Amino acid sequence: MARRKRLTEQDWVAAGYAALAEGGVVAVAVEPVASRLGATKGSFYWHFACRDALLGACLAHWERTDTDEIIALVAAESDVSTRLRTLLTVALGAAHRAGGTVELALQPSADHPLVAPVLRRVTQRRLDYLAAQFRALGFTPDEARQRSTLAYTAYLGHAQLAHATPDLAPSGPAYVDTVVARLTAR
Amino acid sequence: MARRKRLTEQDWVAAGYAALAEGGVVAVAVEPVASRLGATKGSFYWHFACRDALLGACLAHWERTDTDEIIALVAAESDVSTRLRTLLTVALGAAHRAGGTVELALQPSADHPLVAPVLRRVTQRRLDYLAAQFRALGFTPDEARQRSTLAYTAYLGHAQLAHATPDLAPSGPAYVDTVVARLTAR
DNA sequence: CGACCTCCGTACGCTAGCGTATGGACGCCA
DNA sequence: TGGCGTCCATACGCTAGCGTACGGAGGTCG
Repeated sequence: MARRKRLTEQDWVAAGYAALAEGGVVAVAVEPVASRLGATKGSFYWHFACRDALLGACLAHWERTDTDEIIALVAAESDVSTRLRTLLTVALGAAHRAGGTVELALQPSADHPLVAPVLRRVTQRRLDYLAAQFRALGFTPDEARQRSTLAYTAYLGHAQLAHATPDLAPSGPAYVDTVVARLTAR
Repeated sequence: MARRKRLTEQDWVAAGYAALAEGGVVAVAVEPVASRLGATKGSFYWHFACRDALLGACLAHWERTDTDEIIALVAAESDVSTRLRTLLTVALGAAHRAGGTVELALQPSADHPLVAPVLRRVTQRRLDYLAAQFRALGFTPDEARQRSTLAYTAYLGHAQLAHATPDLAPSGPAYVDTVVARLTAR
């Protein structure tokens, strides 16, 4: 960790994001993140006004990478069925990614003034996108909304299981098959 | 909060449990909980050796009330189908209860030495009980395990939604019907 | 009534983290 | 080479929380 390079704002966001994934909002603390980079507070307060500025940047980074990019990735697929399957494969296999962990790390701070709006936008966006897939499969809007909610809660719960008790969490294409089958059956 | 009564260990556990549900493991702090009771640290350290002792007692309380008692409640029902429906109704309607919130509050501290074993026991116990229900419905052990996992992740995810973005979370018997239908369909 | 035991408040030292002030190292450019 | 702007380390005060020491209040029982 004996860095001698000059640090950029990006470096701080990356380190803060890692801390966020590991220890939640409370872990996005100036001095711990600084030592993670082999730097001190002196460097931090040159790049950021305060601790909340870093937290906000980390949340923005999460919102960008963990929703927009995933949707963009999946949207490249033309067929609806395989699009849904790809989405679930990525989502249910994302346990080891940082994103799924951040989701959980934000929970105890869901009412935090910086966290709440981000969490709401992300959830809304994902649910809308999922519902659109189910409508494209021929389900009524109501039915699509119910099934997409079930799909999303299954994703959230799986991330939670995979993080808290990895050995009890399902994995592999077999489980994805089950979930897809349950969600798309008439 | 101007209490003048003598406090018992139970009082401290109850207050600590409330703090745990609201702010997670980090909120189970001696002085904040003390002021919640209108008392001071002097009282606390009479009843408990250290902060971790309170945290452990709160976790034990959660494990007892939020798994054993629920299972006992549901097990009174003789019919398998209605037992499963009752279970899901309680679970999916439990957003406002403290228990579902504690579940989430433990996530960022899932690797905490006091939290991890409790979390594992609770998860294992619930999954086992769920799987037994699906087997009783006539599913093969493998199928039962897959469906119970889906059921449990749906519960976890729903609790997460209900806590973080309540307006986006489904509620009411209609959603329970959907979930039961998806889970029990052949 | 007095001795004792239970329970609790106050005061203290210690650590971690926030934010500020200040000086210095380093690169760039004339 | 000297000057200047950029980036960072050090030192400081402040607050919150942990754990300890000690004294005192209030019941209880002989």
